[in-house]
Amino acid sequence: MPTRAAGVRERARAQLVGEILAAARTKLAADGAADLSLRSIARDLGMASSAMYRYFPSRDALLTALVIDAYDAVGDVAEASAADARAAGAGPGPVWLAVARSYRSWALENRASFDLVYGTPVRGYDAPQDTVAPALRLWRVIASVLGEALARDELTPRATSPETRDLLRPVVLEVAGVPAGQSAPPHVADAAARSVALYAGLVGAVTTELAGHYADVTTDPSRLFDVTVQTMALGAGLAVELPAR
Amino acid sequence: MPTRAAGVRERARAQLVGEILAAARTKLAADGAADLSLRSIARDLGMASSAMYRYFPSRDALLTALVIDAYDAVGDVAEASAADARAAGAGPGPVWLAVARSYRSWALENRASFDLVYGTPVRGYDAPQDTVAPALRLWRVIASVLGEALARDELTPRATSPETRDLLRPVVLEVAGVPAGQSAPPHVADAAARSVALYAGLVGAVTTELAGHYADVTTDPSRLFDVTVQTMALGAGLAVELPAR
DNA sequence: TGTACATCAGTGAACGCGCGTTCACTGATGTAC
DNA sequence: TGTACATCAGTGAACGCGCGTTCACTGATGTAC
Repeated sequence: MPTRAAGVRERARAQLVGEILAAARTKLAADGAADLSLRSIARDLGMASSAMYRYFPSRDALLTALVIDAYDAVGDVAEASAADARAAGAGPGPVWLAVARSYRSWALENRASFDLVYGTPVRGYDAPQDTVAPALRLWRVIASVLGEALARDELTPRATSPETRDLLRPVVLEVAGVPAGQSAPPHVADAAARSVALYAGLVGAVTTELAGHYADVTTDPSRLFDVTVQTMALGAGLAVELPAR
Repeated sequence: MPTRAAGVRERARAQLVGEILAAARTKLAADGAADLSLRSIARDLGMASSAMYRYFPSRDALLTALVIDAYDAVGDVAEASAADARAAGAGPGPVWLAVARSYRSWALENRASFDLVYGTPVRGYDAPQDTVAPALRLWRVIASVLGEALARDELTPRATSPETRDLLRPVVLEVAGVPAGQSAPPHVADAAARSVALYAGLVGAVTTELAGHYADVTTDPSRLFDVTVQTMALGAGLAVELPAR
C-alpha cells in the first residue's frame, strides 16, 4: 500500500510540525518574539537544533507561521464576537463594543502574539505576502460595522471632505457593497474612513494599556478602555451605551 | 586652583557622557532598542567596552537615559506645536491637529525612539520611576486642549456616564483646573476621559502606520492620518477642519 | 615650587552565555522489481 | 514474498558571531602638605 504508507510519513511529519508550532507558541508567550530561538524550541522538544531545519527552512519561516497564527486568532475572536452580538440582536454600536472588548481580551491573554503583529516590527524580519490576507480580517470586521450602520441609516452624518474619495483601498470599501475596481460614492468612502479611525483607535487603546501608560492616568484600565472606545465610536458616528458597573 | 581643576575633570566627564549618549542615539536609530549594545557603542567611540562602565552602571541605565530622552523630545515637539498654533490664534480643534501632526512627524523621523517608549516594551527592561514625569508631558498637552475647549465652552456636550468620575488621576484633571486631591465635577471628568481617547487614538494611528498596516488600506497614509485624527477629534467633541490638499 | 600620595580614566583579556546555520553521518522507513 | 536501492528523519559537532559584565592592570591627572 504505497499511498497509505506515504500517508503515514506525511502524517507523522504534519504532527511534528504541529508540535513545533505549539512549542513555539509557548515560547513566544514566555519570551516574546525577539527572543524566540529555534534552539530553545528544539530543546523543549528534546531534539537537536539542526532537526528544526527539516521542518522550517529558517527562523523567519517559523515567525511567519506565528504571525499568520496571530492574525487568524484575532480574526476568529473578532468575527465570533461580532456574530454573537448580532445574533443577540445588537446594532452597530454594541457590535463595535463587543469586537473592541474581545480584541482587548485577546491581547491581554496573548501579549506576545499581539506585539508580534500590532506592536513594534521585529528587527530583521519582513512579513511576506502570505500574512496580508489574514491581517485584513480585522479590517473587514470593523468596516462591516460601519457598513451595517450605513445600510441601516444609523450613521450620524457629517461634512465629508472630498479628498476622502479614492483614499481607501477595496478591502474597507467592499464590505459596504462597493465592487472592486469601482470608485465609492462619498458617503461610503466616508464610512470607510471612519472605520479606519476605529481600527487605529482600538489598536492605540490596547497598545497604550499594554505599554503601561494607562497606569499613569487611571486606576481602572478596563473601565477606561470602555469609555475610550465609546468616545471613539462617537467620532465615527456610532452610539454606544455602556452597561453600568 | 583646586576647584577649577576638579571642574576640568568633571567637564571632560560630562562631555564624554554626552558623546556616549549621542553615539547611543545614532545606534538606536540604526538598530532599534532591542539590538542596542554597550559594546557596539564603545566600538563606535573607539574605546574599550569595559570603559562604558565608568559612565553607565549597566546597559539598562543607558536605556533609561534614552527613554527619558525620547519622552522629552516628544514633550518638546508637542508643547511647541501647541504653543505655535495658539500663538497663531488657533482654537482647540486646530491645536489638536497641530499636536497630532507634529507627533506623527517626530515618530516617522525617530522610529526607534518612538518604538522605545510607545511600542512594545523592551524585554527584560523595567522603566524606573524617573521616566514617569517626562512621559506625562504629552498627556498634559492633550488634556490641556480639552481643558481649553471646556473653558471656552466649545466642547460638544454628550451624556456622561457617572462612572467616569474618579476614574482618572490628577495629571489629566489638573490641566482643567481641578486641584490635586479634589474630585472633579462630572463635565471636567468627562473632558479628561475624552483626552484619553485622543491620546490613545493618536498613538494607535501612528503605531498602525509604522507597523505597515495602513499600506493594506490606503495609498496616502499622510492624508489618511489627518482624516483619522479628525474623526477622533469629533468623538472627543472637537471640530477640526482639514485644509484642502 | 616640589614631592608623596590618592583618585580616576581607560585597557585588554577573560568568563560564560546563546544564537542561526551547515555538514557529514547513522538508521529507519518506504519503493520498485 | 524477498531483496536492492532510494528517501527521509534526526544526530552531534563545528563555525563564527555577538553579548554583558568583571577584574587586575597601567598611566595620567589632581590634591595636600
